[in-house]
Amino acid sequence: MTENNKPTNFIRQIIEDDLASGKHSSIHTRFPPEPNGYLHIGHAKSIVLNFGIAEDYHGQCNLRFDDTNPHKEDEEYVEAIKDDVRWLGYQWAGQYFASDYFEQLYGFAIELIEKGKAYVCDLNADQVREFRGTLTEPGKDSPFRDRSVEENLDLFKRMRAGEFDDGARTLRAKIDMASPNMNMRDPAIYRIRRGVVHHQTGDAWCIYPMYDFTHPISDALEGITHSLCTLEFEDHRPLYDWYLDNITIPCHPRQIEFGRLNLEYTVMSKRKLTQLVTEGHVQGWDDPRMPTIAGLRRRGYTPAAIRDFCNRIGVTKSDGTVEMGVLEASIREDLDRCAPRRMAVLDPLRVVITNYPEEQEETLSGPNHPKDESMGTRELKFSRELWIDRADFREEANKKYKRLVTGGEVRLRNAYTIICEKVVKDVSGEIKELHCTYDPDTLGKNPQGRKVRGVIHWVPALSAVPAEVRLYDRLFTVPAPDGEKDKPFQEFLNPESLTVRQAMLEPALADAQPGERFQFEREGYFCRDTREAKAGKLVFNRVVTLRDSWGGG
RNA sequence: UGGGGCGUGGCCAAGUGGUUAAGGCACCGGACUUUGACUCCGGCAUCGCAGGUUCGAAUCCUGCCGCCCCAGCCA
Repeated sequence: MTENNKPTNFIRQIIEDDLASGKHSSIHTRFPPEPNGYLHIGHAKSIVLNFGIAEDYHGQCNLRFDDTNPHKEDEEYVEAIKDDVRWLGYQWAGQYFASDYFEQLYGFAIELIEKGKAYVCDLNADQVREFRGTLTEPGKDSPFRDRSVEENLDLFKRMRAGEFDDGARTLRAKIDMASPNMNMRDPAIYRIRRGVVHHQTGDAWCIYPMYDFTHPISDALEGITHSLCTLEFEDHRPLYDWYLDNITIPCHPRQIEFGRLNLEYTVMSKRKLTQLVTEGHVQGWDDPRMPTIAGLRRRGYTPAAIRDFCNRIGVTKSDGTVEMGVLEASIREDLDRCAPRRMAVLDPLRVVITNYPEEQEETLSGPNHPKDESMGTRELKFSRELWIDRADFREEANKKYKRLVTGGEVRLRNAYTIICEKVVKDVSGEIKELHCTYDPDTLGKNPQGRKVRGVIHWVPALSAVPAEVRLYDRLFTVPAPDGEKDKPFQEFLNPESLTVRQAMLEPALADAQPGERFQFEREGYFCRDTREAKAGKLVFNRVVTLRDSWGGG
């Protein structure tokens, strides 16, 4: 519902104003990830923002890899990122790498040097830090700040030629060592990185431009009109503008910052997500408990639900933390509409219908969707022995309990009503099976004289399909696992984030396709696991439970 | 103690001097129901605090308070 209406937020307002005033006649945005890890739901917010704006205002959105730090990056990630963006449903106008611009970037650096606005500095990292000053004290000028243009040009060319060691020199912008904005205290433009192989440019370069220098120029080169980034770059905007104002380039995009997405009961930083994987707390980047796009995808989330979620949470400059409930509501809404209904018993308890003939089996039918006849029906086999869920039976219970109790009657979903006559236990006292009788006259109609309130789901013992079902709960036990300063976030890992069940499924589920989603009635939405399917295993992941307004008791 | 931001119900978020302060999620009632689902009805805020300007302020001004970001040759 939210998806059909265009969202409104302060960035879209700026864009509409720019369009109305004629400042721009068309809009061009970009999504600029660094290929150093997998995308997560926070990136989805940025993707939906950037691509959504391009779509709604008939503009374009580029995909650009911010690959200026070969140390951390890898081709593996660029492929994964492209996959995720495509899966989310977007098509980029142009695909670029910041490294595509290395030669031009070098040229602009030369221009800055020639204008006396950049210099080669021989201070090492520690010295630079000392000279930078602190938040409350101004910095001091580098002793190399006043080198001649000729010397700077010569040194910079030799940096490129590989004559100096890593860290020996940097090219720096000559701005203001006393600026209250730390980013303006002669920031580095180029650093030396010899011997690393860049995933795109190989060994063509041994000096690499910094993000702050690269980003505005890349944006300008691509004709980006609005450069959207997260709040922590607010302080970088003066520098973004300074670079564009001090080189010869005909385009000056406007940087606009918005608040990052924070989600309760999970972590979002790349470092922490990496730790979850490498420390073995989850089984990989696509573990269904991960907030990564790959994880959500494998879990069974739909692209539409994620897009809807991103639109629901909005875009502002305030930083808040969104409840999981919003994400869950998005996927429930989508899946309620389109997921076929099936029955699956997660904790099987045998039921014998004692008045049902031993050799008989009949074929019933159940609608694939209670409100959408066009989705058709599927066959259900009914016979003497069935499985129901242990949680759907109690020897005794109060009237709030609407399921099966000793001597009580319930409706078997899509079938007959049954009455529990006898509970059979083993020596240890555990319930082994239930003996029930059914009322043959209750198929598709209510029994006369009684009203049966409860409905439970079931599966025929004869033809049930065994399968592994994985139930997921929140990864952490607290809303903000990384909120505690003195405790590592791992301490809040939820030991019960994954529960495995050996379940019995209705036969129709035997040929579920990998990635196919269903509603297991009264249980939740489930998706056949894609990874395990490759090994031929029938495994289902619980995407999300059904909403449950029952107190529990 | 420097600079940059933010502060509307439990969470997110509209609102841009005159509205009964949108909407979503959550929650609480109730209706319906062969999913304790879905759907449907109804309930649920005076806008961080304190002053001021104004006929009138969440929206303007002042002063407080709280939270976030910044001292990588990371992005």
